[in-house]
Amino acid sequence: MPEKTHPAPLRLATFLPFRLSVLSNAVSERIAELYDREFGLSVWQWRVMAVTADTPGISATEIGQRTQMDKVAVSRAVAGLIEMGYLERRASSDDARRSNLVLTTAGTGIYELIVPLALAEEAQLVSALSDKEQSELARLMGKLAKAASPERDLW
Amino acid sequence: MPEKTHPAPLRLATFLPFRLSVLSNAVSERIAELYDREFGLSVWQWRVMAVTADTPGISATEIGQRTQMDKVAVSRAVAGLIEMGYLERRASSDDARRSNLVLTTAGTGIYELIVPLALAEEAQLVSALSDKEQSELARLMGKLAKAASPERDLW
DNA sequence: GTAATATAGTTTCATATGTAACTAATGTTG
DNA sequence: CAACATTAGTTACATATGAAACTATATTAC
Repeated sequence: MPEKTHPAPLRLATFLPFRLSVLSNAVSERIAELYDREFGLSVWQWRVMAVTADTPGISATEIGQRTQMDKVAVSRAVAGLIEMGYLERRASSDDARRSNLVLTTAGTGIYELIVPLALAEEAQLVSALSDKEQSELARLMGKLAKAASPERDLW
Repeated sequence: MPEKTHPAPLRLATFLPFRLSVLSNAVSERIAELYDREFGLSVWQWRVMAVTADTPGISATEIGQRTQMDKVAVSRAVAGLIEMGYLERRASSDDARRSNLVLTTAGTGIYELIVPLALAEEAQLVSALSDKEQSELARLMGKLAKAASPERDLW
């Protein structure tokens, strides 16, 4: 009588999608503390601020591409930031559908307050790894991202 | 006149929490195709099935610990799986609050159908990395997880 | 120039999710 | 064993999210 064949086992704890998800959440949680608890910003608002600070006059569509957010999420984050007085919508001269987004003075102010804190938090986190390990991790993540999503350019 | 000091710049594309989040989503999306589109399972239902298959008779609380889900999410996933006929609740002899959860025959059946597909998808993904790179990635993720969340043991 | 098509962004609606309150059972303290 | 505290799990409510429909403008085809 033949042995019963065993299906390949799957342990959640070693399953890459699970591990990535848990790690991502753990890391995000720590940083979110900063902008959420301290400044009342959601992850999406924070992302929108970051790319707008980097590229003043950016459009909502471009924000979506740069942050991997869909247009509804961008629209809502932008609306929230405007209501908070951190973001300003400027009419685009050449295309009336598009608006050019810029941080207000207040927005720039709190953004510049958050950035060093966020970077410090990140630095503290990755300080568990050597410099070589840090760049290796970044490299491997890049390779994996490309494999997971070859079509769109994630970073 | 002194130079204006520049705040440290923050590029979202190189900011670890962002990169992890995007990567995690891209990877999860591919695997979710399998259990969601093909079998109508949510990520949480899939996780619950995985640990229940691994540890028959597990309690909802234990499931939460092993999957990093909170008790409400577990409760809902379990309710859904029971309704679909994939999971069964058995009374615990020693503690009437607790229930012992097991996959039904149907549940085991579709679980065993999904596992090889999920593992194959994972294998294809990580095939972009050499064996050495794969274990290195796992190791670095482990270190980072510990740094991000020293209190609870993520894996 | 006008009809058809596409794009930028918003709104609506249905569903998912998190927090807090709740129920029921168990454990603890006196 | 009676009061109190804890634990397992569910329910209710308020908010977040995603998909599809919609508005307004711009582009293309004729």
